[in-house]
Amino acid sequence: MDISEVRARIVATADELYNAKGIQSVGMDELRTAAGVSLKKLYQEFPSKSSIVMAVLERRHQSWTEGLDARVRLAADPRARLLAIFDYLAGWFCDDSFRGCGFINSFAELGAISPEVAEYAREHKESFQHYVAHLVGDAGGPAYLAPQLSILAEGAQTTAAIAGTADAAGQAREAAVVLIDAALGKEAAAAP
Amino acid sequence: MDISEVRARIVATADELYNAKGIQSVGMDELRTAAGVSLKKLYQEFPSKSSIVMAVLERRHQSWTEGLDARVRLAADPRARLLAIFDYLAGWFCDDSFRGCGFINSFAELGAISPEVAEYAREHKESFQHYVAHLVGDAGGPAYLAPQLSILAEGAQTTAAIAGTADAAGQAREAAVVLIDAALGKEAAAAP
DNA sequence: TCAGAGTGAGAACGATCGTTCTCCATCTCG
DNA sequence: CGAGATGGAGAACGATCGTTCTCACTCTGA
Repeated sequence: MDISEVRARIVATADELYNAKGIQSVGMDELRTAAGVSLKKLYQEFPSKSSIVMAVLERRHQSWTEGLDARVRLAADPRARLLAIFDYLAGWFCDDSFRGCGFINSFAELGAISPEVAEYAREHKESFQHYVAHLVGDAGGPAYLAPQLSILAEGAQTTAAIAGTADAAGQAREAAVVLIDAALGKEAAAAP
Repeated sequence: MDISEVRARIVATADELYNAKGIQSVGMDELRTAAGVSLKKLYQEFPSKSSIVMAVLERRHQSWTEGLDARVRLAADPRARLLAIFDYLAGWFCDDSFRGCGFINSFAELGAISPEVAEYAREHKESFQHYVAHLVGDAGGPAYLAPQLSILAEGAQTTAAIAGTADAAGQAREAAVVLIDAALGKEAAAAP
C-alpha cells in the first residue's frame, strides 16, 4: 500500500463526494468511510479539511486541462480546435455525475470565506482563458475573440448544470461558429 | 411597526448576508443581530431557515426581473433591447456587492441537497430564457438566437464574479452584437 | 521472545449550527 | 391599579462539525 496511493484515493473520493453533494455538506467522517481509511491516516496525510479541498481543486484543474487538451488535439485545423472546446463540453455534460464546473461551485460555496479557494478558482479560469487565447492566436483570430469564446463556455457550463440538460453545449457551439467565422473575416451565411 | 415590514427587513438583510458570505456560512444568530429582531420574532415570521432562503430567492427573482425589464424598456428598438440585457449586466457587475448570480451560487451551494432550491434556480433561469426569447421574437430573430444570448449572459455573470472585474459584460455585449447581426441577416463588417 | 513503533476503530472534545424554551420587563384594557 | 398577553434577550438543547485522543492490536528487528 503505497503512501501516495492512499493520498490519491482520498483526493479522488473527496472529489466525487464534493462534486455530488457540495463541499460543506460532506463531513470528514463520511469521507473517511467512503475512502476506506482511518481518521488517523486521513489527518496523517492532510492537516485539515481545507487542505483536502485545495488538493481536490488541483486534481480538478489537472483533469480538466488534460481532458480538454486531449480533445483539442484530435482536431485537424486551428478552427476545428476552437470548436473542439465545445465538443469537449458536450461530452462532459452527458456524464451522469456532471453537476456544473467544480470551480464555479466551490467559488460560490467558499469563495467569500476562503481567499485560497477564491484565488485558485480565479487562476483556473484565467488559465483557461489563456489557453483559449493561445488557440485563437494559432487560428489567426483577433485577441477579442478569446474572451468571447471563454464566456460562451462558462455560460454553457452553468446553463447545463442548472437546466439539467446538455443542450447548452450545442447551442454554445453554434454561437461559437458564428463568432469565429465573423472574426476570421469570412462572411456568415444567413439562414434562408 | 407593520408585521410585513419586519418580514421585509428580515428577507432584505438575509439577502445581503447570504450574498456576501454564502448561505451556509450565515447562522440564524448573525441574521437576527443584523436584522435587529429577536429570535422569537424571526421564528414567528418564518418556520425555518430554508423558508427564509426560499423567500430570499423570490426576492432576488423579483428584483432581477424588474431591474432587467426596466433597463430593457429604456431601449428604443428591438435590437437595442436585446443589447440592453448586457448593459444591465455591466451596471450590476460594477456594484461593490456583486458576487455573482445569486441563483447560480445558491444552486452550487444547496442544489445537491435541497430539491426546492435546485428547482427554483431552474425556474429562474428558464424564466430568463423565455424573456430573452420574447425579445428575440419582437426583433424578428430566429428561435436559436435566444439560448445563445442567454448563455452569453450566464457566462458573463460567472466570469465577472470569479475574475472580480466587470470586463465580461462588455465582451459579452460585443459577442452579442455579432450574433444578433448575423441572425438578423445583416452582413458583419470584419475589422480591417 | 519481546520491547517498541505504528495502525485501526471509534470515543471524546470543543465549537457551532438550527431551533426551542425560560424568564422578566413592558404594554393593554377594564 | 392590576391581571393577562406580548415581546425581548439570551440560555439551553440536541445534532453535527472538524479535530484529537485513547486503547487494544499487529507487525518489526535484534
